[in-house]
Order: sequence, then C-alpha cells, then structure tokens
Amino acid sequence: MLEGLQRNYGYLFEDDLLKEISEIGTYKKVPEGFIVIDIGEQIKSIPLILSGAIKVMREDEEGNDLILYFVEQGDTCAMTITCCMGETKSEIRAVAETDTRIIMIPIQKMQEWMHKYKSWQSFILQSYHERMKELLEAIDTVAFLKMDERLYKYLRDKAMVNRDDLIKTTHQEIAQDLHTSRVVVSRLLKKLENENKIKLHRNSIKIIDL
Amino acid sequence: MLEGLQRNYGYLFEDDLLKEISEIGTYKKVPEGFIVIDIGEQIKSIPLILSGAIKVMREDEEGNDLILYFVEQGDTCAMTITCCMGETKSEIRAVAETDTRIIMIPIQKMQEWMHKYKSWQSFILQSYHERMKELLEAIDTVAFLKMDERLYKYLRDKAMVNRDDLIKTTHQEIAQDLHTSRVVVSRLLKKLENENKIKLHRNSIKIIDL
DNA sequence: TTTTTCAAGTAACAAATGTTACAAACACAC
DNA sequence: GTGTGTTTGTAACATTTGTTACTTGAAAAA
Repeated sequence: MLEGLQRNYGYLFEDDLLKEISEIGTYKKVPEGFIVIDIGEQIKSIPLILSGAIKVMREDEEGNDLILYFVEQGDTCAMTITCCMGETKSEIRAVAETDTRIIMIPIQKMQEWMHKYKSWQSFILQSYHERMKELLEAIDTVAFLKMDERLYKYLRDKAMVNRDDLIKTTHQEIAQDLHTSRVVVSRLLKKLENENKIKLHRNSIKIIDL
Repeated sequence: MLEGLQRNYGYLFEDDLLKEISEIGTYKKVPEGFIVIDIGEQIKSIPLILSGAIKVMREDEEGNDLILYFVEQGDTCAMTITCCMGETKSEIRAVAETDTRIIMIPIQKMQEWMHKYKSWQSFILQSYHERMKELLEAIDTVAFLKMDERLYKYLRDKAMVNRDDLIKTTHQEIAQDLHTSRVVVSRLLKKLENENKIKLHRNSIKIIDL
C-alpha cells in the first residue's frame, strides 16, 4: 500500500501526512463492477484511488442511468466530500471501472487534516474544483452534443482511463451508460466505423488514433 | 443595506459578522438582464443576494446557451466560490433575473471569515452543497426530461423566483435559455395551454395552479 | 460436433425535435 | 388613422432518436 501511496501522492503530500494516511486509511482492493458508493448511502469515509479507475453515475427516480465522468488514480471522489461535509446521503453511484485499489479515509480524519496539513487542504479544494468542472463538462455533453458525438467522447474517455485503446464492453452496456437504447448505439457505432474512427469486434471496440 | 442584510442573513450570521459585512461589502443595485459575472472573468469578489434573483447560465465554445438554475435572495453564487478558491476564471455567467440588490464581498475577506466566523464557514459549505445539488438537478433535467417537461419546469421555477405566476418573457428568450428553437417552444407552449397548465398572452405566460 | 446462448446487424416504423417559410396579431411610432 | 417592427401561430418537411421485431454470427456449453 505504501508504494502505491508514494507513487500517486508522494509529490502532493508531505511525509508525515503520507505516514498518517497509511496508518489510518483502510486499504481496499475492489474488482471491476464493484459499487464503491451507492446512491442514498451515508458516507462515512472518502476514497483515495491508488490504481485503476472509477465511474461516477447518476440515477433518477425511475432508475434511468447516466454516466457523469471517470475518476482516475491520484484522485479522490470529490462528490463524496460534498456529501460528508453536509452530512447527507450520496447523490451518486461510484462503480469500479477496472480492478481498483483504494484507501478509505474516515471523514473525521479528513476534517482534522484540513487544519493540520496545508497540502491536504489544497488537495481537497483542488479536487472539489476539478469535480465541479467535470460536472459542468457532463452538462455540456448531454446538452450540446448529439448522440454520435457523445458516444465517441465516451469511448475515448473510457480508453483513456483504462490506458488501452481496445475497449472491452458490449453495446448494451454503453447504451446504459449513455441513457439510450442498444439499437441506437449499434447504429452509431457502425457509422463511426465507416468514418474510420473505430473498429468493431464482438465484445470489444478498438479506437483508431486515440 | 443593513435592513436587507438583517432580513435575509440575520438569522444566519452573528451581529459581529453582519457588521463586518455591512462595512466591507459593496452594495450594488443591478437592473434586470445585468451580467453580474461573465464567463472567463476573473473573480475578485462573491455576491450575497439581498433581494431579487439571479439566473446562472452555461455557454459552450460555439455560443450555445443553457440555463443551469436560479439563485434567490438569501443565497450566494457558490460557483463563484469554487472559482476564487481555485484562483481561476468563471465557468458560468450570472445574469440578474429581475432588478436585484447584492453585496459584493472581496475574496480575501471571504477566506478570512472562514476561520473567524463559524457561521460564515457553514454558510459557505452549505452553499457549496446546495449548488452541487442544483448542478446535478440540471443534469437530470437535460438528460432525463423531454422538452415539454423541461419547459414546464422552467416556467414554474421562473415563476417561483419571481414570486409571480405571470411570467413576462418571449418565446424566443425561453428558447435561448433551454437551448432549443423558438418554433419548438411555441409548439410546446400551445400544448401546455391545451392541457390547461398555462395561459398564453403576448409577452407573458400565466401559470395555472403554481 | 451439435446445441444453446448471447451479442450484434438491420429493417421498418414511430416519436421527438429542429428548420424553413410565411401569415396573422399586436404594439408602438408617426 | 397608417405604417413598421416584433411576437406568435402554423404548416410542411428534415433529421435525430427511440422502438419493435427479426436475422445473423460468434462463442460457450453440452
């Protein structure tokens, strides 16, 4: 765990803080698809990502899904912070995009360190800022882009966080993330293939010129 | 200015803080349509709303607009806070929805008071939290609602912040806020009128059963 | 190998939204 | 009053997205 911490956060946090994190945080290894935080859940700790990536999703009352953004290693899920500051329940779902290693920090410590470590404070504020920007980008995406553009952006983002231009997924799964239907996804993927932007295979999609 | 402060923030802030606000803040009276903060602008102060309301908008590179939410009296524009904490430029535009009275607080004071006044700190954090939720609601709206539902929600929200069930606007203006075309708005408004949810007039719309 | 199951392709159609064009209604200035 | 500009209504059509139904093809299981 310490080496993962060092690699991702060593340049951010001072040694004292790194030591405290490794002593207090609980290391967790979660498999792809694992729900790290679910909607309505009371937040008791916030996650620092050591490796892998997390997909942040929104769901409305009728069970409609929508991906908001991906969070990568070296990041935290800032939406969580908002929630535990306001002492309310999670508004989002966080799902492991790949096998992911995280450290969970109890919220009391999070607050304590805000005063104790300048670097922690700026990390938290910075994360906040990042996440706010990601939310705005999510709004831009659904509001201003057409479905084929959203799809292409989604594929590229997914390839980025997985560090692999071969995306292993099904059209059905993509449809769920983008809140559309499987047929629409298949249709637009075919169109993207004809435009030489991707190459389709069974259970996988290859991005050309990532 | 002091009575406006008392009325809206009296129950929130202690007297010392209210006094500091009235001494340091600059009182501003802005007319309907006035751009309080624009996209790309460097934020040097944050606004507290005494009366009236502010419309928060997003704009993409091509100049497409979209309303995010309204902010009412007794509130601040928390997006601004994010920006000045990260020392970056505004990602949003804030436009006076009606004639509005605000107090501008320089960001240095904002930071200072975070440590000095507990009530100020919780106000800022609370605002943050509120705004994050509003952003999520904005996402739900564009992602999950159809245009007629969005339109109806928009009209109701607008009536609420203006405290008037008669909305003075044109179809063209609505179309811009919702990022659609005037013809679509006219069509759907007609449909809402047939469903007895609104009554249409020239330059105004009356909401039935607000 | 054969069977079964799941993913993907595709056609045909429906609904929602966007676009263009023009007419009617109204408000205001003259 | 008349003319002028703006707002609204509406038709006709295009495009995008969603839905249903069925086929094809590939992998996994038997």
